[in-house]
Amino acid sequence: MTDDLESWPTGRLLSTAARLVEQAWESTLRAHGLTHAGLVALHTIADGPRSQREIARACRVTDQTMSRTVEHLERSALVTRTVDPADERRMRVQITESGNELYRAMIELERTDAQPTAVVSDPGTLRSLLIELVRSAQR
Amino acid sequence: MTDDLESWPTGRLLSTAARLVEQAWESTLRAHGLTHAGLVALHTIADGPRSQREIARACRVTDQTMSRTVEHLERSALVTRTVDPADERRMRVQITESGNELYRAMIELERTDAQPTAVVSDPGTLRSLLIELVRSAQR
DNA sequence: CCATTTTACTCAGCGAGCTGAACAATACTG
DNA sequence: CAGTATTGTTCAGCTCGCTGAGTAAAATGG
Repeated sequence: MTDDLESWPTGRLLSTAARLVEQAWESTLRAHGLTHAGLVALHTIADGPRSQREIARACRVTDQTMSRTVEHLERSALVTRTVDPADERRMRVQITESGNELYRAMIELERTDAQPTAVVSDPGTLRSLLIELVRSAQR
Repeated sequence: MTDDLESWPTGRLLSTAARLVEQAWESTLRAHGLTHAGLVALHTIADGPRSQREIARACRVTDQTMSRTVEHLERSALVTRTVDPADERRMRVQITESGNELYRAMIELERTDAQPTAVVSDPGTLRSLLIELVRSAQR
């Protein structure tokens, strides 16, 4: 049967699992006015401002995609963008007060709430296998 | 450091790994005029025609998304769509000759080529953990 | 049998990924 | 120092997810 997950290639299982898990978490995020992509970006500037390119690299995303994500964050006033005076090609992206608050709240939620990925029999092994995968597929 | 994958929540690792792996495989597919979404859909009708809703359910995707995917496949002549005479609400989606050929070739590629997910230390465990995840997150 | 509900699909619109191409600012180099 | 290359960002345009709303056909039920 083609419905049988056993017949699916591993890559397809990976994509589908990611989509289903992300959706569950995303519905919570949206209730707080944030998206998954936005949260990931906030994560990378929680400790201090960075250029868009740096954020993009850290998130494993193209510059173009990050450009738009940061634009959304700016419109929501979670982030400010200023031209870096030291290098006027660079945008200095800095988290705002309300951005930091929301970020901390979401991190707390992420930590406290039962993670959708925790339902699995061996979450630790899953984690380390995924880390292997991301490491091996560098951009 | 926020770049350190160890600090990422499992869900984020899952999404990122899926994206990176899918991209690697997708570049091969596109060279043959097919997308990942298209291939998954073809998989479900390789054994015989089905309605769009059935295909959508099998692929864990909404009807709307599948509607568009099938439209693309039809435009590429990999699939034909006809109104089901027994129930005129249903679209009977059938794989074409060239669709079948391309599908078989891609399956062969998928089987023969070193899968991007195979680089991991224990691909079998990864597979079974992913199957657990997809099963637990039903729509 | 007609009215209502359910089913199957489409349309519109959005976020998030991607590529390719353009642009301005900086850095290199002869 | 002028000319070229590199860097950082944006614009345009595509696919693929999603939701919400609309339509036509079929099923239900009073």
